[in-house]
Parts: sequence; structure tokens; C-alpha cells
Amino acid sequence: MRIIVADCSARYTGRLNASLDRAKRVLLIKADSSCLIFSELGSYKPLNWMTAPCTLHESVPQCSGNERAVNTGIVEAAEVDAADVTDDDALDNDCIPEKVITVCADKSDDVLAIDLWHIYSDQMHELGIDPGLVKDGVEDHLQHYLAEQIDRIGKGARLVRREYPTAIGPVDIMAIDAEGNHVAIEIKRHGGIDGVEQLTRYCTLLNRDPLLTPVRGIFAAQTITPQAKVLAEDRGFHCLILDYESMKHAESDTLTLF
Amino acid sequence: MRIIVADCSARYTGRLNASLDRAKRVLLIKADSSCLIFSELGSYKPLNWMTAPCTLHESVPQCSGNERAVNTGIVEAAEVDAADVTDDDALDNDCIPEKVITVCADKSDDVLAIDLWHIYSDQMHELGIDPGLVKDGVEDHLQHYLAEQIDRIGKGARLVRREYPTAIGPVDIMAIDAEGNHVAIEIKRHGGIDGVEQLTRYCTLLNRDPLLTPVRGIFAAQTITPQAKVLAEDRGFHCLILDYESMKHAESDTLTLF
DNA sequence: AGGTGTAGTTAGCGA
DNA sequence: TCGCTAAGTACACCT
Repeated sequence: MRIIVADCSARYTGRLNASLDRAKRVLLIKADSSCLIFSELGSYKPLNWMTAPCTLHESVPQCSGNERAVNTGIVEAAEVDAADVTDDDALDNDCIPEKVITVCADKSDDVLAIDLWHIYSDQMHELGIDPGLVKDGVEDHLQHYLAEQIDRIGKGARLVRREYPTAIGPVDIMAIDAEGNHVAIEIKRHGGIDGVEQLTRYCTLLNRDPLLTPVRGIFAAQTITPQAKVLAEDRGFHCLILDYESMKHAESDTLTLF
Repeated sequence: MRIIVADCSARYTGRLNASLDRAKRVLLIKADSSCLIFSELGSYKPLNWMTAPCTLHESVPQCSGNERAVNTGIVEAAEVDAADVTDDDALDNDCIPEKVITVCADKSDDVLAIDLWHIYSDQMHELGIDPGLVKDGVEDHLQHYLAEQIDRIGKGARLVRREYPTAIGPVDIMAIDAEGNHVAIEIKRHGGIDGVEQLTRYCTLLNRDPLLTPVRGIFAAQTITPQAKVLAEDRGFHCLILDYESMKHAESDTLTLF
């Protein structure tokens, strides 16, 4: 990982054009040449970036009639005090960048071009291989718990299967209620209109199958937006609020029974 | 912006739990205390992070019976060679972190806890205010061009207006075809099923208005997924592939006429 | 502040 | 690889 702090300007051309006026920013260049430009603003998303696979080209524009000693290499785990390089000609600093970095996407004609006007720091650190992120507790868990505690949709309900396959994608949970009718359940952490649309598509399709119909729909989520609730109930779906903690504890209770 | 390179481990607890085993990584801490953890892996998304508003707490765990001089402050634009700090007790390095950074979300109980086992570099750079990103040329341009070149949907078509307002949101473009019937156009850069659903909602609503009905739907995009095409045509919508370059040039031609 | 739609989305999974 | 779905999505816009 190469870390550069510099006054820079940048232009991205690709699916859109996005440009950054000159300002002091942080650049991260990863081992695969992918490149991120950060400011103090915003969340984790960089202002501009290039994703791998890409090719990086770096050059030092020459100011005619004013040869200077410029750092062309990368200093390993040590800072470059670039001030000495440019202090000799403050005016030049505004017409010729100290370095130009161009990153081109390998599989498209996207280009990120960065002018480095003044480099405050440029360091390289070998990070090595990362063991990666271990996640625990997303929508999958809601699905897992509800599948185990299927009678939360009604007494006497039985689980058919999780990720019940259909031609247009898997239904989160398919169950059969006490009356023997099929129930398709769409699970969301936060239920919005799109989730209702999804459930609608599944139910419409499933109800064309004479072996399954009638298939009821249940829209289950930790929270459901008011609009989504109205839409769901307007389409005859039951809305079920899932209490993650309660479901988690219920599972613990189940486990202690064995 | 504070930039730390360190062997670290981290745990996030919030909407999910996500943990990182010990490895050498890059940490960015912004002026608002938001915090990003990067490895060489992945795209621009950090492995772990905390978004503002949040509060950062930093501490130096004390090894009982082994007082050491530890850097508690931040060094301005200069590196800390932390090796000297821990070299005296390599064993200790594995049981007590050199520093512990805890970042708590202000508006929830989300916590990102980072143990720094070995700090390679810790520098602070004042970036100042960023002029921000200037974007140019997204879906808005497609809408702009198609509105100007509305006969791309059929000879004799007339534009009613862009962003035609309805109770459930604006229709991208409303037009009237050569036969005098209304046409609702949904524009996407990449057309998927959700876009068809959106167009369906608009057309269903618009067709309830006796002054407008019949309203045809056109699904216009640079690319359309096969499933979306099937769904759109099944619902009686015409699919229109938009050629951005062609539309752009057509506009240039139009401009030269004046 | 909350809902809705877009994103140069990114990331993961299954066909 | 394509296509779909979730994401600690982020971000802009609008009510």
C-alpha cells in the first residue's frame, strides 16, 4: 500500500466525468494498482477512485530550462519531504505538477488522471495478505431463526424450506400453514416498497402453479416503512415484525432442550 | 486526517458483528473522528469503519510492572518509529496492545474497537476544506438527450415534460405519440426488473386518470437485462435501447443548426 | 428527520 | 460469466 499526501487535482472519465479541483488530499494506491482519493469529507467512499484491474503510470513532467532533482522512486516506509523540491520555484508549482499519475482500467477506457502539485508525504508499506473480515448476524440470521421458529407466522405452521427456488429467484422461506396452504415469506432487515414488490412477484408466479395455489404472502422484517406496510396489506400480504433479540433467545432455549 | 499503519485487530458491533484478525493494515481517521480500516484487498470499501457522527477514544494499556515510555500524542506530519517502544519485550507485544482505539457512534450503540499491536507509522495531516467533486453525465444526461430527441420513441412524438409529477413520484419523461396518446418513459442507465416495476406503478396510476388514459409505457436504457426485457414486454411496455454516443452527437448536430 | 431512488455502487452467491 | 440480491450500503433529493 502506497500512501501519498499531496495537493492534487484529478479527473475521472468513464461512465461519467468527475473532476476534483486542486486541494490537499490523501491517496491510497493498493498492490493491484487500484487507487483511492480521500478528503476529510464524506463517509467511507472516496471522492474518486479506480478499481482493479487497472494499470498505473507515473511520470515527472519536466520544466524546460529548469532541471530539478525530483524523487522518481518510492521511499520505503519513510517520508519524502517534498517541500525542498518545489520551494525553489513557487511560481512553477502552479504551472507544472510535481508528478502525474494516470490509472487506466484494463477492461474499459476508464481513466483516472491525477496531478500532484505538492507532495507532503509518499510512503510505501507492504501489508501482506489479510485474513479478511468475519461477519456474523445479517439477514441470513433472521431467515435462520424464523425457519427454526416457523410457528411465529401462526400456530401449526411447518417449514417447507429456506431459499425455496423459483424461476425468478429464491423465496426466502416457504412454509405450509395449519390449514395446509402454502405461505411464501419475504424477509428483510428493513422492509421497504421494493421488498413488497419482490414478494408480489414471487406470489404471482407461485399462484400460477396449480399444485401450490393458493399461496399466501408474508412480509417479515425488523422494521417496515409505513408505505411498504400499506402496500403489502393492500396486496393481501400479512406483515410480521421480527424481534431479533427475542428470536435469538428463543433459539438458545431450543438448544438447551437437547 | 490521521494516517496510521499498524498491525491491528478490530471488532465492530452494531447492526452486525464483524471482526478482523491481527494483520498489518492502514487506518484513516478523519477530522470528524470517522475511521476507516483498509487492507490491500477489495475495492474502495474499507474492511471495517465507523461513520460520523462518532466519538473516538484512544488509550495506552499499561503492562503492570513494566512501565514504558509510550507515545500518547500524535506527531504532526512525521513518523513514529514504534519499533523502539515494543522491541524491549517481544512477548508482551502479543498480550497487550500498544494502543487501543475505540470509536463509538453518537446516535446508536455501534462500536468499533481497534487494538494496535505494532505501529509502523502514525502521522497527522491537516487537509483543510475540500472543494468537492464535480460530476457530469449520468442518467440525467440520458433524460436530457431523449427529451430533446423525443422522436426516438417514434416519429411524430411530442414532449410533454421531463420529471412529470405524479402522486408516487415523477415520471422521467411524459410524451404524446403521433396518435395523440400519452407515453410514460422510464429511463435507466442499466435497466433491471426494478425499473420495470417502477414503470408499472406509474402506468397503473396514470391509467386511472380518464384524462390521460390510455398511457403506454416505454422502458428506455443503455442496456436492459434479459429478464427485465421479458417482464417489460410481458406487461406491454416497449423497450428502447439508448445509444449515449449517438444521442450526444445528435445533440451536437442540433446545436449546429442554430 | 424519514422515505425514495440512484450509484463509476460493491460484494456475494448461484445458475 | 451473467444475473440477482443484500449492504453496517452512501448519497442526493424531496416531503
